[in-house]
Amino acid sequence: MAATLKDVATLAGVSVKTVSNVVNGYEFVKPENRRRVEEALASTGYRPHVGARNLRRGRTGFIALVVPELSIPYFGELAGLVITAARAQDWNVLIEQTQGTRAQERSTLASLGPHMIDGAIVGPEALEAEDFAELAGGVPLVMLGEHAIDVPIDHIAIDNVLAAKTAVRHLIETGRRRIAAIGQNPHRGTAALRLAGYRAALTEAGLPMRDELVATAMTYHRSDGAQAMETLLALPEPPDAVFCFNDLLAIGALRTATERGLRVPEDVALVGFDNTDEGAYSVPSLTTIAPDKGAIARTAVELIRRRTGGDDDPFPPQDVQTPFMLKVRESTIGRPGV
Amino acid sequence: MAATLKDVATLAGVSVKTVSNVVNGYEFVKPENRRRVEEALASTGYRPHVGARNLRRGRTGFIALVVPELSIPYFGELAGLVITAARAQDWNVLIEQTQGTRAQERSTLASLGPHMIDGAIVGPEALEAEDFAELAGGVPLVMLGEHAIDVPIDHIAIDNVLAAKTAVRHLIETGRRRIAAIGQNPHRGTAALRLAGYRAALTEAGLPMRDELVATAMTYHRSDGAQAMETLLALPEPPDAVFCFNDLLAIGALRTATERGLRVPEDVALVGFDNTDEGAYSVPSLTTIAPDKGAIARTAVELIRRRTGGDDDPFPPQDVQTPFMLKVRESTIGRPGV
DNA sequence: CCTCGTCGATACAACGTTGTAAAGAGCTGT
DNA sequence: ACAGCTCTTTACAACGTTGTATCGACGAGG
Repeated sequence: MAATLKDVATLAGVSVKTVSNVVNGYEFVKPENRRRVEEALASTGYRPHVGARNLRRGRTGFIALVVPELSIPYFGELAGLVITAARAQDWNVLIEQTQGTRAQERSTLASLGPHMIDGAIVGPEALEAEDFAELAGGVPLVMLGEHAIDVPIDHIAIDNVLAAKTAVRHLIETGRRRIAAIGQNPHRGTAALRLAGYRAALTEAGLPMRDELVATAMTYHRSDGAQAMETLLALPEPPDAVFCFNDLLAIGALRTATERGLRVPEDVALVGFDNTDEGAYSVPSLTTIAPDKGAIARTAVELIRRRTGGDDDPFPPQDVQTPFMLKVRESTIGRPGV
Repeated sequence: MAATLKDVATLAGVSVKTVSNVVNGYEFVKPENRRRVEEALASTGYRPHVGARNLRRGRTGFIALVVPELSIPYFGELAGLVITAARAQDWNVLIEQTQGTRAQERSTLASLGPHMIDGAIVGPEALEAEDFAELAGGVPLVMLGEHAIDVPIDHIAIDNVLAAKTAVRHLIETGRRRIAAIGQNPHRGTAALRLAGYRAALTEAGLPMRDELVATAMTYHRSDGAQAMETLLALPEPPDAVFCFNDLLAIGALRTATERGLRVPEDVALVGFDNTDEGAYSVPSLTTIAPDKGAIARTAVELIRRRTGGDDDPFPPQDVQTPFMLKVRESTIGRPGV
């Protein structure tokens, strides 16, 4: 059905290799032959067999992107950017979903060998240091999200502590004094860092830290945020602001606050984390920490390219910090002029 | 680095083919040899090279999912479900983004040959009938979303006309009389169908159709919805309800309505389409048409399996209608008890 | 004892591609 | 005329896997 080099060669009356040479832009081909080959290519509609090419070249042509779920907006947006960045390096992206469980993260990494992929970009939720040692035999890994665990692997992340601190500082600057946090979770590396930033900001401002104001979230879905907010609002002295560890938690918290008849930000201010499109259009729109997702995606792909390139000398594990900014929106300062 | 059949064979002291036979569960292998091979497999950590296997078998092991953008929640959610459904059939999913332009949809389909994929699931936005004829040479295609264009290809969709009619009927039943629509677009097949349903519901109720109440949207992003809503609200007699052709448009419209100081649903009611998670948590939550996305994903993968199976006789193009329901939420009936 | 059938293992070729080596053609400079 | 270039083309092998054909051993049946 599909034309191969051989078909084209027969049609053009040259050898298979000459056709291959034309296809790959080799310089020294007689104009006459080049013309005939190009004609034959066009008339057969030849497309290279990527699999065969990669087999010969010793690469797979794929990188994996391991995320909890694509239906989570942050990962949906990130996946789109990774695919675009990978395309520029002639890579296709294999997306694997783990539901954020350690078991599935482990089994996914174990099933991806060098036969399948040239490298993997992992947004882990629950992996432990020991998992990395034994898994993903020899394939370059890039880990997204700064983690407390110490493992000699490339990391890409924003400065989570500083980002969280920036968010909470903003709440303090707008006059909040009883600031809660949603998202604490002993199994998530980033949660610890964001909590540390939250605490640092409070300390810096001389505000007391109250354990009852730190709400746990098992997963980071909207429903977890809604539930955590219920708990916080049931306190004898409910908070006047909440720093949520991601936008979805904040959306859930916003929902609960509204249902309880509270005005945001007048009665309670909210800050999210991730700058998803959803938060930009919510009512009220969500103040949030905005990581440069494009930079994260491009850097991750670029790191894998350098590690697989071979031309580069091996280099030590990188710890790349990508920029972020605080996007101030209505959920903390209200609608200007209203 | 990675072990091949050859390595395992050397280690076990048998031929390459015998190892292959063990790996593939061939029956007639002496227990003694089977044991040795299995030991060698374990000690080398052998993983089959999927690319080489598929090259030999004449399948690629991939199906493509062609969508506008993964950052659009509907497609992010759908992609997650397709990946899960495909995994059950030993397929990996290649996600291609087209930005919803006809040019990119064309070039994507053209670049995907039988060399790359065993089949493709296409959620087209702007393709014309003629495009399909010439493109995607010989690969089974499944089209998502009912289209006006008539082409002998498997379709999977809900009954768009009926769904739209159901949504608008609901608005009429809740007392709305001046009902607008957002999402008209001459280049989108589904837009025509949803518009038809909108008109049918109005006619059925004896309500007049006014052209100025039908707002166009070039793409289906939140910003398009916001903009279209501005236009509608600027009318001398603004609408008391708006049927949006997808949830994102509705989210944008909701945003604009709120900014203009209008209450939803008291001053203007909104209905969306797609039942994205985002709409379930917006404030107010969004009444919407909820297609069964899981059924769509599973049916699509199953159709490709049947077309590639070969055991099945060739069968005529299918037109599968998947179920949908109207999810009534606050954007049309308000919060109960408030 | 010979034939036949079953079981078990192997060599070989092929999937489509490209790197390597080598060979042939045409030229230059001595 | 011949060595030594450059340009152009090709045959061959190899990437890792599996289908086909084949071959040998063994036991059963005549």
